[in-house]
Amino acid sequence: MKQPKQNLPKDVTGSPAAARSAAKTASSHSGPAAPRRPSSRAVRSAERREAIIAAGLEEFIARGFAATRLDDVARRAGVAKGTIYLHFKDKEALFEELIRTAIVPLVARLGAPPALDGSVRDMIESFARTFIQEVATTKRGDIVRLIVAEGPRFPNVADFYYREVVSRGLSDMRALIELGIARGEIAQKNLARFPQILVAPAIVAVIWQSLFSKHAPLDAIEMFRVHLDLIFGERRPT
Amino acid sequence: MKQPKQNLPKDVTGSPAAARSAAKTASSHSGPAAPRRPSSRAVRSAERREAIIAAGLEEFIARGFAATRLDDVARRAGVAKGTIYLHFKDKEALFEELIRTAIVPLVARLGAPPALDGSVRDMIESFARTFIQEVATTKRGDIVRLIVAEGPRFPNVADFYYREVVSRGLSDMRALIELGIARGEIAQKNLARFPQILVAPAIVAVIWQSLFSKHAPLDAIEMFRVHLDLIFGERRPT
Amino acid sequence: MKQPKQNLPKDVTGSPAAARSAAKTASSHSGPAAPRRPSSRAVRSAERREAIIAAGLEEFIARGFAATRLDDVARRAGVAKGTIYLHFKDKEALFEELIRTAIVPLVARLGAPPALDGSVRDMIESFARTFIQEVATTKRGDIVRLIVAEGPRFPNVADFYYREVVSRGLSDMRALIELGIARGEIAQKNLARFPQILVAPAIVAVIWQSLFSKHAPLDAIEMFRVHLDLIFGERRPT
Amino acid sequence: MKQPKQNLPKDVTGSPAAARSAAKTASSHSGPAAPRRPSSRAVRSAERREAIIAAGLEEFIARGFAATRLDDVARRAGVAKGTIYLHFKDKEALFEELIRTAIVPLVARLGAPPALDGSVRDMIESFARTFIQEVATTKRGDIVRLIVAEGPRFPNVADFYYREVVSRGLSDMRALIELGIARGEIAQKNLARFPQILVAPAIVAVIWQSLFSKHAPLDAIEMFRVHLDLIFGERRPT
DNA sequence: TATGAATGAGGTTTCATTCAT
DNA sequence: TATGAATGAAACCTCATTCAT
Repeated sequence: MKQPKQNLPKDVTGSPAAARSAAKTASSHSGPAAPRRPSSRAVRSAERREAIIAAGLEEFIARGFAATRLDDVARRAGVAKGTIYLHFKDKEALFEELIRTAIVPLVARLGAPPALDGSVRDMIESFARTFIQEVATTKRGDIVRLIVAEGPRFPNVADFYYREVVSRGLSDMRALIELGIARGEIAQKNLARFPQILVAPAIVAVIWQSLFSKHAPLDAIEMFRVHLDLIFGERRPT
Repeated sequence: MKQPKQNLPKDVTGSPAAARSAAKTASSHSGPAAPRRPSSRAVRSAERREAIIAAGLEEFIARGFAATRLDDVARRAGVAKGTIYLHFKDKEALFEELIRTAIVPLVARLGAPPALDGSVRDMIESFARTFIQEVATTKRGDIVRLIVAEGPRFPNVADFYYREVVSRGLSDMRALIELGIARGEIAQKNLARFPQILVAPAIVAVIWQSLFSKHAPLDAIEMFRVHLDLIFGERRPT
Repeated sequence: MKQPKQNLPKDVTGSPAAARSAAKTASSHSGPAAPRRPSSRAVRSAERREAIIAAGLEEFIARGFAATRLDDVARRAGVAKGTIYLHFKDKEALFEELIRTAIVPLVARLGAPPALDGSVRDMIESFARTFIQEVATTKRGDIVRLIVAEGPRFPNVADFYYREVVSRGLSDMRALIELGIARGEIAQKNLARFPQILVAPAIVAVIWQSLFSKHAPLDAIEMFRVHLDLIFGERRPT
Repeated sequence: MKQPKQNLPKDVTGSPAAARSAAKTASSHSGPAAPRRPSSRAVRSAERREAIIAAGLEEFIARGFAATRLDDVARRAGVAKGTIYLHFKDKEALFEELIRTAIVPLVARLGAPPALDGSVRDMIESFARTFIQEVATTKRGDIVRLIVAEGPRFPNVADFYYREVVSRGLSDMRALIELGIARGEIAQKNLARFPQILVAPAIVAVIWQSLFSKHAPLDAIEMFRVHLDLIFGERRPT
């Protein structure tokens, strides 16, 4: 008993995913009207799994894959080291599943189709504001950096990220751009060929926050607004 | 001589050191009357240092800081493990000096002021073409990814990169943008506040090549041209 | 050129032995009336050898055999590392020769037969005073500690020390004791069987200075005088 | 072949740990129905710790701090290398704790107040006999030599030894001497100022056994008796 | 299922020794 | 003879993984 335990898995995703997941697992065998009981084994197990994932995410973000010690992950998750191996084959499997789990909220944000009643610019701007506030500014942006950092060593991760986030996000962006073109909001027709241009400042903002915010703070939202001015034309003050 | 040497230092830095080193190794068994190496000890030592840097860069790019084994660096450089410690205090010092050395060519590109006789767009486009061809497409782009990946763990590296590359590059970009505004080429005055927007697609291109080019190739130069169309207005076919 | 050299071999023995030795070597081939000339090779070589021995003694005393780095010895001696191997087969040979050389002054002190005109007590007291002042209080006492420390690992050293110092010294002591008994100064006839008793406080003083003088200073000479009072009877104030 | 290995774990601490440990190892392949070790994990862990301490003591005594390999300690203790680090932060911590542990029996001897019914001389002689038999003659005496050897490099060790053994022991000696003076057994009043004189022959005996017993055996007990004759006056044959 | 002590392969670093200059 | 860069064996220490409890 040399090391006091830390039970502060500081939820990274901020989403209620963990809670939901645990609840789901629990309800899967307890019946619809199960009264609240001292959490069953399955519930406890799922909770631990979530705690390990949350702790692992923190550690992997802070140190990268190779430099992260499962010892630290276990301590942060409040479980024994061996317990990790009950849930994940090895460190690599933990890492890959981690990323998958962490990406879910990102996808959720991207996946939610914006209200179609406003202008395309409004839609994109609202989307971007959400993204920047929830990702670029948050620690969650570090997940992106983590993927950039470890992607080449974990093809699975890069593939998954491309499939679930990048290609989807770009499709959505392309659709929005084409809508903007069709509506006459966007003049540059070629933009639809490179939706990356649309999101590039958001990516740059994420990286900037991780590396350079202490050298020079960056108002990501304002930057993005200027970027949109380039695409949609300057906003006229209402 | 237990370990067969690998002489594939796939030159990253662009310096002729690796080439010389390789030549040396080659000549040592090429002819019956192999002339005694005339190079002085100091020269040999400097060559070794260069070889270690080149080898280290390869390995760090391929595996990241923590997962790189100095054993591999030594083998790739064709030196004994202990030799690394004659030139660098420890793994960390090697890494940091490595980055510094590797950044020099990048700085050289940025530092060369473009000819001022053409249009601002031409200047930027020529600059971007050079950058993309020399960085984004090359393995040198991986240096950028390496910095993104390890920066948070190596404040020195991030600081150095910010000082030598980022802040400089942004200043130059800002100056060009202001020139463009003054000449009436650029309409969006706010762009000068966020030169990051100008380079964002180039950054994205670098990352894309590292992670997703196998999923979907990206014509970075064409993308950048479209981006410039947003800023300068669409090119009129001549 | 990372490490500036230190040319401060801080003579440990304090004796002019080194100088004498060098001079001897020089004179051995230069003739009786040789005019002062830029020191010959042989002289320079002998000087270096002495410098290595002096530096080695310092380092071995400070760190013990295993923890001493020849690099440090070379630096302190102001020679290159390889030079050590021109004079000594290896680290072990350096150590053993070192001890031999360092013991010479000790032997010299012991060997000088005291004037036989005073009382035995006076002879011993004068001898002890010299020993304590020159050895116990000086850094030279650490040589004794060094031998105690490394002796079991270096039988040669222990043997040599026993032969040259211990057995000789004890013989001399025994002779003095027997003289004291014969003259009626010493009552305890059995003391001649254990001359170690006579020197024991001096040994303890040496060790005390090395280990505990900072905790509690010890007046070794006064202690020895009290010890002699036990053997010779209390001194009558003249 | 520089370092001959010793496979003779001659128990130094006197604790039964080593014995048990050996028994365990033996039983693990001795019979077909080897009974499952009932000892709890905590017990097993403590046993291992003891085994490491015992093994470390042997090795440190035999080779000194710097030359001792933890690999050998582990092998001698019958544990894996990593196990050492579960119990001790590093080699230095092992060494320091080792000494502390090893000193306990010494302190125990010193701490036991002698029966006050006999003469002071009897008390001291009985004490010295115990000390010499249990320490000087035993390998435990090497602990003293180890402390003398490494003390200057391990101030903690020297401090601890001074505090727990030396200053205590000297106080006790001084008290006994003063008692002897009060009772008229000891004539030399100044002896109380230097209790070191009383124990000096015992110290010398310890060192002698380590270094020179093979050159000339020393009857430490008889020597001490002669020493006491000096202090208390010659014994009258009963 | 959960634990955490134990393992040992593998990594970083040191340093005695060599040898081309 | 002197040098000091280079070597590589060997030491310390870490940590992913296992397994008895």
